Amino acid sequence: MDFSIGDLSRRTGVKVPTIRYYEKEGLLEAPLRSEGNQRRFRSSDLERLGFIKHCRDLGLPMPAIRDLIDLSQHPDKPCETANRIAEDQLKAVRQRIAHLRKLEAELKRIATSCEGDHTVTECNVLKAFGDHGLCLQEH
Amino acid sequence: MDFSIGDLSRRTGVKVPTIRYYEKEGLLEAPLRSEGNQRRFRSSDLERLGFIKHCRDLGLPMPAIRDLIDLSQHPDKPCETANRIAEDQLKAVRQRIAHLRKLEAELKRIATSCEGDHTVTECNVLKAFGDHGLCLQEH
DNA sequence: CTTGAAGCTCTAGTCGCTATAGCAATTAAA
DNA sequence: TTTAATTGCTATAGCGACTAGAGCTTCAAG
Repeated sequence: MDFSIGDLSRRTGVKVPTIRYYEKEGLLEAPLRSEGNQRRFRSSDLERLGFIKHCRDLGLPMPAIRDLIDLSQHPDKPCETANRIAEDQLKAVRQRIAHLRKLEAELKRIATSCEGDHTVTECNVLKAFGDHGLCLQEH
Repeated sequence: MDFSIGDLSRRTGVKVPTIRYYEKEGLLEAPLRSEGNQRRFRSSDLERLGFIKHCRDLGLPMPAIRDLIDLSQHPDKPCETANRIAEDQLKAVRQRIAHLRKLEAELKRIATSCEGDHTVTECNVLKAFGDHGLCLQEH
Protein backbone atom coordinates (compact mmCIF):
# COMPACT_ATOMS: atom_id res chain seq x y z
CA MET A 1 0.00 0.00 0.00
CA ASP A 2 2.31 2.74 -1.15
CA PHE A 3 2.07 5.63 -3.57
CA SER A 4 4.38 7.15 -6.11
CA ILE A 5 4.85 10.90 -6.02
CA GLY A 6 2.51 11.15 -8.99
CA ASP A 7 -0.22 9.23 -7.16
CA LEU A 8 0.11 11.61 -4.25
CA SER A 9 -0.05 14.57 -6.57
CA ARG A 10 -3.24 13.36 -8.29
CA ARG A 11 -4.95 12.53 -5.01
CA THR A 12 -4.18 15.83 -3.29
CA GLY A 13 -3.94 18.31 -6.15
CA VAL A 14 -0.44 19.28 -5.00
CA LYS A 15 2.04 19.42 -7.87
CA VAL A 16 4.93 16.99 -7.95
CA PRO A 17 7.75 19.54 -7.57
CA THR A 18 5.83 21.11 -4.69
CA ILE A 19 5.73 17.77 -2.89
CA ARG A 20 9.49 17.45 -3.23
CA TYR A 21 9.80 21.03 -2.00
CA TYR A 22 7.71 20.24 1.09
CA GLU A 23 9.96 17.30 1.80
CA LYS A 24 13.05 19.45 1.50
CA GLU A 25 11.47 21.97 3.87
CA GLY A 26 10.68 19.28 6.40
CA LEU A 27 6.88 19.48 6.21
CA LEU A 28 6.81 15.93 4.88
CA GLU A 29 9.07 13.22 6.21
CA ALA A 30 11.50 11.78 3.70
CA PRO A 31 9.76 8.65 2.45
CA LEU A 32 11.23 5.24 1.73
CA ARG A 33 12.65 4.70 -1.72
CA SER A 34 12.24 2.00 -4.33
CA GLU A 35 15.27 0.05 -5.51
CA GLY A 36 15.63 2.60 -8.27
CA ASN A 37 15.56 5.48 -5.79
CA GLN A 38 12.00 6.62 -6.39
CA ARG A 39 9.86 7.86 -3.51
CA ARG A 40 7.29 5.47 -2.06
CA PHE A 41 4.79 7.15 0.20
CA ARG A 42 2.43 5.62 2.72
CA SER A 43 -1.12 6.66 3.50
CA SER A 44 0.05 8.66 6.50
CA ASP A 45 1.99 10.84 4.04
CA LEU A 46 -1.15 11.25 1.97
CA GLU A 47 -3.00 12.43 5.05
CA ARG A 48 -0.22 14.79 6.02
CA LEU A 49 -0.07 16.28 2.56
CA GLY A 50 -3.84 16.79 2.55
CA PHE A 51 -3.48 18.65 5.82
CA ILE A 52 -0.77 20.88 4.41
CA LYS A 53 -2.79 21.53 1.25
CA HIS A 54 -5.85 22.57 3.19
CA CYS A 55 -3.82 24.85 5.42
CA ARG A 56 -2.16 26.48 2.40
CA ASP A 57 -5.55 26.95 0.75
CA LEU A 58 -6.63 28.73 3.91
CA GLY A 59 -3.63 31.01 3.53
CA LEU A 60 -1.48 29.77 6.41
CA PRO A 61 2.22 30.47 5.98
CA MET A 62 4.56 27.52 6.15
CA PRO A 63 5.93 28.27 9.65
CA ALA A 64 2.38 28.17 11.02
CA ILE A 65 1.83 24.83 9.32
CA ARG A 66 5.06 23.55 10.80
CA ASP A 67 3.82 24.56 14.24
CA LEU A 68 0.53 22.74 13.70
CA ILE A 69 2.31 19.61 12.57
CA ASP A 70 4.64 19.71 15.55
CA LEU A 71 1.59 20.10 17.74
CA SER A 72 -0.19 17.13 16.23
CA GLN A 73 2.83 15.00 17.14
CA HIS A 74 2.27 15.81 20.81
CA PRO A 75 -1.37 14.95 21.52
CA ASP A 76 -1.11 15.70 25.22
CA LYS A 77 -0.16 19.32 24.82
CA PRO A 78 -2.86 21.94 25.29
CA CYS A 79 -4.44 23.21 22.10
CA GLU A 80 -3.83 26.90 22.70
CA THR A 81 -1.27 27.14 19.93
CA ALA A 82 -3.69 25.79 17.35
CA ASN A 83 -6.30 28.25 18.48
CA ARG A 84 -3.89 31.13 18.34
CA ILE A 85 -2.82 30.23 14.80
CA ALA A 86 -6.44 30.09 13.65
CA GLU A 87 -7.26 33.40 15.29
CA ASP A 88 -4.14 35.12 13.99
CA GLN A 89 -4.93 34.00 10.48
CA LEU A 90 -8.52 35.15 10.83
CA LYS A 91 -7.31 38.53 11.98
CA ALA A 92 -4.83 38.75 9.11
CA VAL A 93 -7.51 37.84 6.57
CA ARG A 94 -9.85 40.48 7.95
CA GLN A 95 -7.13 43.10 7.75
CA ARG A 96 -6.43 42.22 4.17
CA ILE A 97 -10.12 42.44 3.33
CA ALA A 98 -10.35 45.88 4.95
CA HIS A 99 -7.36 47.08 2.97
CA LEU A 100 -8.64 45.68 -0.30
CA ARG A 101 -12.02 47.33 0.20
CA LYS A 102 -10.30 50.71 0.36
CA LEU A 103 -8.39 49.92 -2.80
CA GLU A 104 -11.62 48.83 -4.42
CA ALA A 105 -13.24 52.18 -3.64
CA GLU A 106 -10.33 54.17 -5.06
CA LEU A 107 -10.00 52.01 -8.13
CA LYS A 108 -13.71 52.32 -8.80
CA ARG A 109 -13.36 56.08 -8.67
CA ILE A 110 -10.31 56.00 -10.93
CA ALA A 111 -11.80 53.59 -13.42
CA THR A 112 -14.96 55.65 -13.82
CA SER A 113 -13.19 59.00 -14.06
CA CYS A 114 -12.86 58.73 -17.80
CA GLU A 115 -16.07 59.49 -19.61
CA GLY A 116 -15.28 58.47 -23.08
CA ASP A 117 -13.17 58.52 -25.99
CA HIS A 118 -10.18 60.86 -25.82
CA THR A 119 -6.42 61.14 -25.58
CA VAL A 120 -4.03 60.74 -22.71
CA THR A 121 -3.64 64.46 -21.99
CA GLU A 122 -7.33 64.90 -21.37
CA CYS A 123 -7.76 61.66 -19.47
CA ASN A 124 -8.39 61.68 -15.75
CA VAL A 125 -7.33 58.11 -15.21
CA LEU A 126 -3.64 58.84 -15.48
CA LYS A 127 -3.98 61.90 -13.26
CA ALA A 128 -5.87 59.87 -10.70
CA PHE A 129 -3.20 57.19 -10.69
CA GLY A 130 -0.57 59.81 -10.08
CA ASP A 131 -2.15 61.89 -7.39
CA HIS A 132 -2.98 60.47 -4.02
CA GLY A 133 -4.50 63.84 -3.08
CA LEU A 134 -7.47 63.00 -5.28
CA CYS A 135 -8.25 59.92 -3.24
CA LEU A 136 -11.27 59.78 -1.00
CA GLN A 137 -9.44 58.05 1.83
CA GLU A 138 -6.13 56.64 2.91
CA HIS A 139 -5.18 53.27 1.55
CA MET B 1 17.21 72.34 -7.53
CA ASP B 2 18.21 68.73 -7.20
CA PHE B 3 17.69 66.02 -4.63
CA SER B 4 19.85 63.30 -3.18
CA ILE B 5 18.41 59.81 -3.11
CA GLY B 6 17.74 60.30 0.61
CA ASP B 7 15.74 63.50 -0.08
CA LEU B 8 13.65 61.62 -2.60
CA SER B 9 13.13 58.81 -0.14
CA ARG B 10 11.95 61.13 2.65
CA ARG B 11 9.61 63.06 0.35
CA THR B 12 7.93 60.01 -1.18
CA GLY B 13 8.18 57.40 1.53
CA VAL B 14 9.95 55.04 -0.88
CA LYS B 15 13.01 53.44 0.66
CA VAL B 16 16.44 54.20 -0.75
CA PRO B 17 17.25 50.70 -2.04
CA THR B 18 13.82 50.58 -3.63
CA ILE B 19 14.53 53.76 -5.57
CA ARG B 20 17.74 52.26 -6.89
CA TYR B 21 15.80 49.12 -7.75
CA TYR B 22 13.24 51.15 -9.73
CA GLU B 23 16.05 52.78 -11.64
CA LYS B 24 17.58 49.42 -12.45
CA GLU B 25 14.18 48.20 -13.66
CA GLY B 26 13.74 51.24 -15.86
CA LEU B 27 10.77 52.79 -14.05
CA LEU B 28 12.93 55.77 -13.21
CA GLU B 29 15.40 57.27 -15.64
CA ALA B 30 19.04 57.13 -14.59
CA PRO B 31 19.67 60.55 -13.04
CA LEU B 32 22.72 62.77 -13.35
CA ARG B 33 25.54 62.16 -10.89
CA SER B 34 27.57 64.43 -8.61
CA GLU B 35 31.34 64.64 -8.99
CA GLY B 36 31.59 61.88 -6.41
CA ASN B 37 29.16 59.66 -8.38
CA GLN B 38 26.11 60.21 -6.19
CA ARG B 39 22.65 60.46 -7.78
CA ARG B 40 21.16 63.93 -8.21
CA PHE B 41 17.46 63.87 -9.02
CA ARG B 42 15.28 66.62 -10.45
CA SER B 43 11.71 67.44 -9.53
CA SER B 44 10.41 65.48 -12.51
CA ASP B 45 11.94 62.39 -10.93
CA LEU B 46 10.17 63.24 -7.68
CA GLU B 47 6.89 63.41 -9.54
CA ARG B 48 7.53 60.17 -11.35
CA LEU B 49 8.42 58.39 -8.14
CA GLY B 50 5.26 59.69 -6.49
CA PHE B 51 3.29 58.26 -9.39
CA ILE B 52 4.95 54.88 -9.02
CA LYS B 53 4.41 54.89 -5.26
CA HIS B 54 0.73 55.60 -5.59
CA CYS B 55 0.30 52.92 -8.22
CA ARG B 56 2.11 50.37 -6.04
CA ASP B 57 -0.05 51.35 -3.06
CA LEU B 58 -3.06 50.63 -5.26
CA GLY B 59 -1.63 47.20 -5.94
CA LEU B 60 -0.60 47.62 -9.57
CA PRO B 61 2.12 45.22 -10.68
CA MET B 62 5.25 46.75 -12.15
CA PRO B 63 4.50 45.86 -15.79
CA ALA B 64 1.21 47.76 -15.54
CA ILE B 65 3.04 50.76 -14.13
CA ARG B 66 5.53 50.54 -16.96
CA ASP B 67 2.64 50.62 -19.42
CA LEU B 68 1.14 53.69 -17.74
CA ILE B 69 4.47 55.49 -17.82
CA ASP B 70 4.97 54.66 -21.49
CA LEU B 71 1.50 55.96 -22.13
CA SER B 72 2.13 59.22 -20.35
CA GLN B 73 5.08 59.81 -22.66
CA HIS B 74 2.71 59.76 -25.64
CA PRO B 75 0.01 62.30 -24.81
CA ASP B 76 -1.72 61.93 -28.17
CA LYS B 77 -2.50 58.27 -27.84
CA PRO B 78 -6.00 57.25 -26.84
CA CYS B 79 -6.48 56.50 -23.16
CA GLU B 80 -7.96 53.05 -23.57
CA THR B 81 -4.92 51.34 -22.13
CA ALA B 82 -5.08 53.35 -18.93
CA ASN B 83 -8.75 52.53 -18.57
CA ARG B 84 -8.15 48.87 -19.15
CA ILE B 85 -5.41 48.77 -16.53
CA ALA B 86 -7.66 50.44 -13.96
CA GLU B 87 -10.52 48.09 -14.72
CA ASP B 88 -8.35 44.99 -14.69
CA GLN B 89 -6.96 45.95 -11.32
CA LEU B 90 -10.44 46.65 -9.99
CA LYS B 91 -11.56 43.25 -11.18
CA ALA B 92 -8.53 41.57 -9.60
CA VAL B 93 -9.10 43.32 -6.29
CA ARG B 94 -12.76 42.27 -6.26
CA GLN B 95 -11.79 38.67 -6.93
CA ARG B 96 -9.32 38.72 -4.10
CA ILE B 97 -11.92 40.15 -1.76
CA ALA B 98 -14.39 37.44 -2.75
CA HIS B 99 -11.80 34.76 -2.09
CA LEU B 100 -10.76 36.22 1.24
CA ARG B 101 -14.37 36.39 2.40
CA LYS B 102 -14.68 32.66 1.90
CA LEU B 103 -11.49 32.11 3.85
CA GLU B 104 -12.81 34.39 6.56
CA ALA B 105 -15.96 32.29 6.90
CA GLU B 106 -14.01 29.04 7.17
CA LEU B 107 -11.46 30.43 9.57
CA LYS B 108 -14.21 31.81 11.78
CA ARG B 109 -15.74 28.36 11.92
CA ILE B 110 -12.38 26.76 12.65
CA ALA B 111 -11.36 29.31 15.25
CA THR B 112 -14.62 28.92 17.17
CA SER B 113 -14.68 25.13 17.00
CA CYS B 114 -12.70 24.82 20.21
CA GLU B 115 -14.79 25.41 23.29
CA GLY B 116 -12.21 25.59 25.95
CA ASP B 117 -9.39 24.25 27.67
CA HIS B 118 -8.22 20.82 26.54
CA THR B 119 -5.53 18.85 24.78
CA VAL B 120 -4.68 18.41 21.14
CA THR B 121 -6.40 15.04 20.74
CA GLU B 122 -9.74 16.43 21.80
CA CYS B 123 -9.38 19.68 19.90
CA ASN B 124 -11.45 20.36 16.82
CA VAL B 125 -9.19 23.07 15.48
CA LEU B 126 -6.55 20.69 14.25
CA LYS B 127 -9.19 18.41 12.76
CA ALA B 128 -10.79 21.34 11.01
CA PHE B 129 -7.46 22.46 9.57
CA GLY B 130 -6.89 18.99 8.23
CA ASP B 131 -10.21 18.20 6.69
CA HIS B 132 -11.63 20.18 3.86
CA GLY B 133 -14.79 18.05 4.02
CA LEU B 134 -15.76 19.92 7.17
CA CYS B 135 -15.81 23.20 5.30
CA LEU B 136 -19.05 24.96 4.53
CA GLN B 137 -18.00 25.96 1.03
CA GLU B 138 -15.24 25.79 -1.50
CA HIS B 139 -12.33 28.17 -1.03
C1' DC C 1 12.21 -6.12 -25.00
C1' DT C 2 10.94 -1.93 -26.23
C1' DT C 3 8.99 2.39 -25.62
C1' DG C 4 7.00 6.29 -23.50
C1' DA C 5 5.59 8.13 -19.29
C1' DA C 6 7.07 9.24 -14.96
C1' DG C 7 10.73 9.90 -11.75
C1' DC C 8 15.38 11.65 -10.19
C1' DT C 9 18.77 15.78 -8.89
C1' DC C 10 20.36 20.23 -9.49
C1' DT C 11 20.11 24.88 -10.80
C1' DA C 12 17.90 29.06 -11.83
C1' DG C 13 13.91 32.06 -12.22
C1' DT C 14 9.53 34.34 -10.42
C1' DC C 15 8.06 39.30 -7.81
C1' DG C 16 9.15 43.28 -5.40
C1' DC C 17 11.79 44.30 -2.64
C1' DT C 18 15.29 44.02 1.70
C1' DA C 19 19.73 43.15 3.94
C1' DT C 20 24.53 42.93 4.14
C1' DA C 21 29.44 43.93 3.21
C1' DG C 22 32.93 46.87 2.23
C1' DC C 23 33.94 50.87 0.56
C1' DA C 24 33.65 56.39 -0.86
C1' DA C 25 31.56 60.96 -0.56
C1' DT C 26 29.29 64.53 1.76
C1' DT C 27 28.01 67.53 5.58
C1' DA C 28 28.23 69.54 10.17
C1' DA C 29 30.49 70.32 14.21
C1' DA C 30 34.77 71.16 16.80
C1' DT D 1 40.78 72.57 8.91
C1' DT D 2 40.29 68.46 10.70
C1' DT D 3 37.37 65.01 12.17
C1' DA D 4 33.37 62.36 12.87
C1' DA D 5 28.77 61.13 11.63
C1' DT D 6 25.85 60.39 8.13
C1' DT D 7 24.77 59.29 3.75
C1' DG D 8 25.84 57.29 -0.53
C1' DC D 9 27.92 53.75 -3.78
C1' DT D 10 28.16 48.78 -5.98
C1' DA D 11 27.51 44.04 -5.83
C1' DT D 12 25.64 40.04 -4.03
C1' DA D 13 22.43 37.21 -1.56
C1' DG D 14 18.03 36.30 0.65
C1' DC D 15 12.87 36.35 1.37
C1' DG D 16 8.31 33.00 0.48
C1' DA D 17 6.37 29.49 -1.90
C1' DC D 18 6.84 27.71 -5.45
C1' DT D 19 7.80 26.79 -10.89
C1' DA D 20 10.55 25.63 -14.97
C1' DG D 21 14.16 23.45 -17.30
C1' DA D 22 18.13 20.35 -18.37
C1' DG D 23 19.84 15.97 -18.54
C1' DC D 24 19.55 11.74 -16.87
C1' DT D 25 17.33 7.06 -14.92
C1' DT D 26 13.55 3.98 -13.71
C1' DC D 27 9.20 2.01 -14.21
C1' DA D 28 5.10 -0.28 -16.25
C1' DA D 29 2.36 -1.70 -20.24
C1' DG D 30 2.19 -4.18 -24.36
